[in-house]
Parts: sequence; structure tokens; C-alpha cells
Amino acid sequence: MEDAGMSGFCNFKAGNNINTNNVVVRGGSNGSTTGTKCGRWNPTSEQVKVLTDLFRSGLRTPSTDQIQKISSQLSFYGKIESKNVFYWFQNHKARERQKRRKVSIDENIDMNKDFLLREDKNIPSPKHIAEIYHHHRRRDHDYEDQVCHEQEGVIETLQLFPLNSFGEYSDSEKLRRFHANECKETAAFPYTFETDQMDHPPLDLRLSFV
Amino acid sequence: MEDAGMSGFCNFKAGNNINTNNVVVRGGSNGSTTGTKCGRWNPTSEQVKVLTDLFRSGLRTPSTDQIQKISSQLSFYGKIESKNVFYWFQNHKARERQKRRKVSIDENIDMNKDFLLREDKNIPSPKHIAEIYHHHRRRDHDYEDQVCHEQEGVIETLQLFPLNSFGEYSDSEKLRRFHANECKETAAFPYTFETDQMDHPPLDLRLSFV
DNA sequence: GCAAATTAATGATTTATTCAAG
DNA sequence: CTTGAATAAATCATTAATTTGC
Repeated sequence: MEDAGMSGFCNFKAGNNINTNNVVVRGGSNGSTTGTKCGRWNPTSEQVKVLTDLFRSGLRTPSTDQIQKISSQLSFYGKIESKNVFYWFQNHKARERQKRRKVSIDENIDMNKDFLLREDKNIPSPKHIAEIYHHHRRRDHDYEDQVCHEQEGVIETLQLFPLNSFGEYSDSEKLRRFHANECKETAAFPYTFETDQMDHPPLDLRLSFV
Repeated sequence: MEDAGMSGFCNFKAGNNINTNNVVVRGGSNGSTTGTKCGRWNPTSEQVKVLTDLFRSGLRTPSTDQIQKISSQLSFYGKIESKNVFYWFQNHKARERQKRRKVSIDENIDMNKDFLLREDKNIPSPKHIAEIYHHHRRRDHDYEDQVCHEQEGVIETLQLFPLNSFGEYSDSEKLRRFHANECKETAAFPYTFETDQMDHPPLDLRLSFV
């Protein structure tokens, strides 16, 4: 899967490689001379322009057909393959999203993190609780049961929840109780919760029935 | 990050926050600090993170006990009540489901609606297409959807893409084909593509099925 | 000015999730 | 429970931009 066997790949068109932003092109290693130094696709500014316009117009995940046609059209500006278009949209979409996300996330300040990391002394050793989450539920939860059961293994790994305590109250009953108050406002985290991709401090909602 | 779009915004003075779609930073580590006058729960990013992790780990409808314990744990990060946890799971579950169902017919489908209505010659039935266009789930598709829909008008104006030839190839199949070659190297532009701010020649990827 | 060295972008691959069909 | 399909996230890899010393 590695070689990507893309032999014919050079995209440097002699004399047609216009840099709209008057960026200085390094003539040496890449191309004008041999013209066939092929590495990865190097889109021309026109190609990027068109692709960007399409993206701005709302296209995100072009179909195979669309990809082929875009590629075909863009080949006017320089060498290009369908897969380049495919990858371009994948990458551009992902990186736009990433950009957005980063901007909004950077504002999130958690002053608790450091404190928390110092705080979790009395963490019980992460041991696996065997029988977690083997619930029996009512009919209207069939769908969720499927989902839950799919990920049962994960749940066990994560050691999230104690069992039982299901089916004792209806949702409306729960709600009634919650509206009353309920929040204990516990201010410490004696437990750990482990996941693969963690951003938050360890937290285990196993909750030894405090 | 989190669609969970239920985050309250009581902390925002001017309402010009950037990340309306995302988690919002709460003032103090604990809601009590700023004497918040807010009416509804405004989850901290840590709270949302934990809740999301729990959700992703399979939890869908936490029991009363679980809710209380989650709430209790999360109160470390800021003000929270049990009912907030209850509502969060209710809403998140519902919105995830809604997203799954709904998103399957947007993006390309929406943006090609206009074209399809006129040119449904060798285009597979919408149902077929819808089947092909399965889920794009994943947490911030809400944002992308917004973007797409925002510019739907532009897209329709541009009439960019036909929508067909779906389902015939999987993504891996697409890749394989693309890796093979595919580039037609078409050297002419029989079509026009119109945008507002154009720098590149007219290009219409409507492409009458060459 | 010019390249070597370094850094930033971005093309290309791989891995992980997700839902749902079998 | 297993697997296919789709694709987002993460990662690898290469090229361009930029910096730097001469």
C-alpha cells in the first residue's frame, strides 16, 4: 500500500506554471529543466482556485463521477489525476474543520486540570469490573440497546458504571426527581475514567456507591 | 466537538461569541464564582468532554443513579444539576439519531437537487442515491451542514454537479481506480462555470456526460 | 544573491468509528 | 456477532517557504 505506484506524476508544465502570488519558484530541483521529476501532485494555482471555488460553493465529498469530471477539467491546467481531487477534498475538508475547531477550542480554559492532576491521590487502582451494564430495558429503548450492546466491550474496558439501578424509575419519574434538586455537588474526583483519546482528567464514574 | 447544541449561553455578555456551535467556556471553575444570573445550564468544556466520552462509550440512557453520580462528578468542573445530565443524554441521543437519518440526504444530494430535477436521465433513483449516501456522522457535521446549506443558493445557481454513479464503487474502489490513472487529460473547456469572483476561465462541471 | 538549514503546508496513507445489513 | 461501506481523524512524507550565514 505504500509505493502508491504512481509513476507518471510530474505536474510541472514547462512554462505554464504560473504563480499568481508572484512567489519565487525554485528552479533547480524541481522541474523546469527535466520537467519530469515526479513526486507528488503539485497543483497549479488555477487548479487550486477551481477546487477552492467548488469547496466554497459547498462541495465537500464529490462522487466518483464528479471527481473524474473535475479531474478531467482541471487537467487543462496541468497534470492531475482523479485521486488528487479525491485527496484534495478529503484534506481540505478535514483541515478546514480542524481550523475551525482549533479556534473555538483554544478559548476553552480549564483551570481545573492541573488541580485535578494533583488531586487524584486516592484513585482506586484501575481494575476491571466484570459485570457492568448488563441492563434490561423496556421496549422503547430497543434501538439504544443495540447501540449499547455493540459497545459493551468498550464499556467494560472503561469501567464506567455500576449496574442495577435500571428500570426502577421511568424517565418521567427521573425527571421529576431531578427537577427537585439532586445534585450533590461533590467537589473531588476520587476516581479515574480512562479513555483512549483523553482531553479531560482521569475520571471514573464507576462510583463506588459513595 | 460536540453538537450537543444545548449549551446555554448565559455567560456571554454580548452574544458575539465565535463558537456558538461549540462548547462554551464558563467563567469560574465553579459556577458560583461569578454570581451567574443564568437561567440554564452552561456546560463547561470538560463537562461536555466527559459526557461525550460516556456517550461514545455506549451510554445512552443513564439510570437515575448514574445520572446522579455523573452529575456529582461533573460538579467539580462547574455548576450542574442532575436534570442537566438527564437532558443532555436525551438531547444528544435524539440529535445524533436525527443527524444520522437526515444527513444521509444532504450535501451532494441537496446541492444537486436542481440538476437532478432536470437531468435525471441515467441517474439512479434518489432512493438509491440516498442509500448510497449513508451516514456522515461524526461530531461536527453540524457545522459543515450549516456551511453547505448556507450556500445552497449559490450551488443551485452554479448547477455544478450531476449526481450519479454512486454505489457502484466503494471508497476503496474509488481509490483503486484513481490510483490506476483516470485522468482523461481533456484539453478543452466546452463548459462554463460561473462564480461571482472569478479568476479562472469559465468552467462548468455540470458536464453533460461526456 | 545563493543555497543549506529549518519551518510551514499540504499531498498521500493509514487507522478508527460509525451504522446497519447479513 | 460479524462484516461492509463510508469517511473522519491521525499520521506519514514531500514539497514550498522562510530563515540564515556567508
